[in-house]
Amino acid sequence: MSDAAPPACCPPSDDRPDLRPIEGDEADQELAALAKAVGHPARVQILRLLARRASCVCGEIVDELPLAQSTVSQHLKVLKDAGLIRGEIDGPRTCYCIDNRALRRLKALVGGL
Amino acid sequence: MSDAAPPACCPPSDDRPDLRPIEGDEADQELAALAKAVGHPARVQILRLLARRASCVCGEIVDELPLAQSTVSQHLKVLKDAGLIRGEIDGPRTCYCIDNRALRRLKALVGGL
DNA sequence: GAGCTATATCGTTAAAATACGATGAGCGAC
DNA sequence: GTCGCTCATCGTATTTTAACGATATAGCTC
Repeated sequence: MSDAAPPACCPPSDDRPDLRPIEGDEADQELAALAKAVGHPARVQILRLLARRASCVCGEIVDELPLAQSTVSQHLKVLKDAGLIRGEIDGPRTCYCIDNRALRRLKALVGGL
Repeated sequence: MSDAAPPACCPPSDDRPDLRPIEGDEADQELAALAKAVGHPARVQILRLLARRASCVCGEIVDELPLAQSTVSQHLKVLKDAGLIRGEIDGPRTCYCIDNRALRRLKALVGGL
């Protein structure tokens, strides 16, 4: 149909309120895990890239970073395992986007320090 | 003089506005470094401890954590190297406190994601 | 001074992170 | 079907982190 169908891979951000506590043992673990995922320049760059292009990009990330494809893939996996991004297979490529719920959670946890 | 002189080790928080940019290459590096420092449960706990007792505690941190003294000292060093806390020698012990300027910076950087 | 306390640093070990190239799996085009 | 493209995973080497006990340093108290 359309010549440039938007992948529409990234579901709308989840706006349900997050009721989890912002302190305590579990929150500590969570904050540490999220912060650890952000704790690498390449991953910060990836997050910024994904934030800028609201829609998801895929291997374009590789072009933007001075790293090998496999390394970028690893960083994407770290971010995905932490829940900060989500990936959806879109035909031959994969489309990543920020998980706004997790990002909000991170902001809340850091804000609570 | 006084019998319980407050250590007064932690200087008042620096309230000057932070004019550094919140995005860009340097900000990325900075955010990654700060996040990396926060990216361990023990260090999150330490930050929380220091935040709760506005005044600085010292080796009490060791008592609160299930880690050896030398390990705690290492974590304190990581936080200090990242600029998130400051340590001041107070007689025979060392007094740590949160560097509010750095913490504010971290919050700003995370908020900018 | 000697002795005690509190903390930092050293040396070591084990585990995890980072990076890469090579390989494999999935999908579209032909 | 085969080819080509995109991406994930594997295998590996190097570096860094994390933990500990042991040791050194610095400052009180006597």
